[in-house]
Amino acid sequence: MKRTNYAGLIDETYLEQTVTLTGWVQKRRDFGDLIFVDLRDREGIVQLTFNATNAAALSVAEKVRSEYVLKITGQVVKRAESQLNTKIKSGAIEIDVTEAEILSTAKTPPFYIENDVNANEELKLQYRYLDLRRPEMQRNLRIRSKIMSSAMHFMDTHDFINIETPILAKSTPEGARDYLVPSRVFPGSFYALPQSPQLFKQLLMGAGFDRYFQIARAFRDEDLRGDRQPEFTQMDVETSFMSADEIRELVNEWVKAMMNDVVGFNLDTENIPTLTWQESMDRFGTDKPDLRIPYEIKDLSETVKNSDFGVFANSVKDGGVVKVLAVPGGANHYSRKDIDKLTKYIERFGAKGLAWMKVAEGALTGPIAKFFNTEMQSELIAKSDANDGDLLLFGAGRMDIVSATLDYLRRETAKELDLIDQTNPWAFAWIVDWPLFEYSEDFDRWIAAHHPFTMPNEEDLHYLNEGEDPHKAHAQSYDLVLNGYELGSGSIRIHRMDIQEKMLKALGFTKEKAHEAFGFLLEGMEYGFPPMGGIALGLDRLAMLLAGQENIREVIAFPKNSRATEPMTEAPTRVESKQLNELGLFVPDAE
RNA sequence: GGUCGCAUGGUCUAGCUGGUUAGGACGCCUGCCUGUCACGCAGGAGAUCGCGGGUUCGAGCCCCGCUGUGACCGCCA
Repeated sequence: MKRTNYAGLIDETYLEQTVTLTGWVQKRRDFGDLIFVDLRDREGIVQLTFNATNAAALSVAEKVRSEYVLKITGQVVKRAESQLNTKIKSGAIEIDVTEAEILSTAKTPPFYIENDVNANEELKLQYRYLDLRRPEMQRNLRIRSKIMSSAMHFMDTHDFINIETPILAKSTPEGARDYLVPSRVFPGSFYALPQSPQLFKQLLMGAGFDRYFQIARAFRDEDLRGDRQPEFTQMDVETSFMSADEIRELVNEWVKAMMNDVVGFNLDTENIPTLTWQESMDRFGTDKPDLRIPYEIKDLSETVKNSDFGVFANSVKDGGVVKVLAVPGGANHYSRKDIDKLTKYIERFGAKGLAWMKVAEGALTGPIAKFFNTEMQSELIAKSDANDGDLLLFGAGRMDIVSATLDYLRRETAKELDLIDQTNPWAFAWIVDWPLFEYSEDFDRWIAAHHPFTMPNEEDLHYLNEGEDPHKAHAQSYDLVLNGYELGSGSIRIHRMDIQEKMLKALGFTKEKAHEAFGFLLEGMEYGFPPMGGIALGLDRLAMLLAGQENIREVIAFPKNSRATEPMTEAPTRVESKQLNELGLFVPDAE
């Protein structure tokens, strides 16, 4: 039964050998008494030839159709000079088949198994097992596998201990919406699937394991995006007795090893930039900047606050900002109509409009240029870091809207004008010194920007006191960003009870509420917790980027669609009322 | 929760300003073919135009609702 080789790996080194191969029929080309079959397995494709010399095999080949599973035995023979196929690894040889057996027949697949398949996403997900036959998907999942084994190896050789944490866990306030699992034993009570192993890994530090690692599944019941699935995988790390700098240094080494193992890239960790959160927001309008894009946002509030252009002057007067993005060479590329399109798009961020000007011969042109005198134009061009031929795109008004708008425009124009710096394919960055709190309009109170166990900067501790402005507190937290994607997020944790209590108080927890929610952690903290910190890197996103994909679905074997359902199994489904009854659940319109 | 887009043989799609025998490509089936690899040639089958309602003499096309789906905003400590 056994095959002797992978079909896709056969090449000239196997000449004259007799091999037995198994695989799927990619394509049959029938010439009557000569039939070619392309046989595909996970390693690639090899061409089989059947002819009248082996009549039995030929008659098998006549019956063969796409996606049939075959087992063949034959001899590896050299192709004639005129018959070489340079497109496949095995193109210099072919297999002269002497024996053939159909192991499995197949219905005609709903879409063609090839890389540039353009069937719609729903169909591909419904027949995921066929979609996964595509070489590209095989490659994607193997890249993912390599990332995991590289991480495991690195952590193992750096004395990390791999520890699993519960999937059936406790619902905790703050953060994303939980996926809940009803308890049969305690009707009306629920487990929650973990949004991350955060609390468990801190307890493991409390237990003295010192270095913890886990490739952990995490669950968040929020709406999906191209880079977000309801269940995703974190490469989760926690350490004791290490500073934020030391942890970042460790992660640098880890990522360097991973880039080398997976894509053979030698990452220069010395030159990974570290930006404060504030700096990143100022220069790029986002906390996850794509540093491959060689132009930045500039603040012009001071320059234009006394200009005759009311929109700008009033924005500054009303406490907002005026910022600009000088798009290199954008003047000729963007027509009035193109800019209208951008304007329409940015309305979703809350932008009221998009002011623009073009730079020509050291001066500004465009409908609003007349509002700025010669002197102001020169200052404006200089401060924008603009050159002749650039397109200036302005954001004016509320800081957050301006940031979101110009961040989008920076990424969009760079893509459109092909201005992404290809000489720096893997632009990592550390974003540090995050705000400790952010204001939630939803809850009408301050919430933890990272999570409630994040250690504030020592000098900011007093902001937690009553009567002070918590907005001013910054945290010992750090995000790792790659090419504009948040790869991972971590922090030094609070290990002292007094600070933790202050923190929870600042978040509006009463003592009772805090103990109800995190009592196990708070109590643990009273038994001698070490200083600790860690990080979690998103495996799915990293795999997506290293595989050159634009959607996280491409690196997950069985992903959910954008409505969090799975077209193949049709999960989630209704369940029988017997099951509901056992759980003490009542669903109004259950069958 | 919201905004925008999409839905036509198995697949991808064309279908203008409402009147078409709903067109094409790939795939599929039958036959022929010994050097193809996007094989070729000849023939053939295959569509309640997502669902429901409306306007109209007449709807794939216009209107309303629904469903499915994609992207984005909100959301994602």
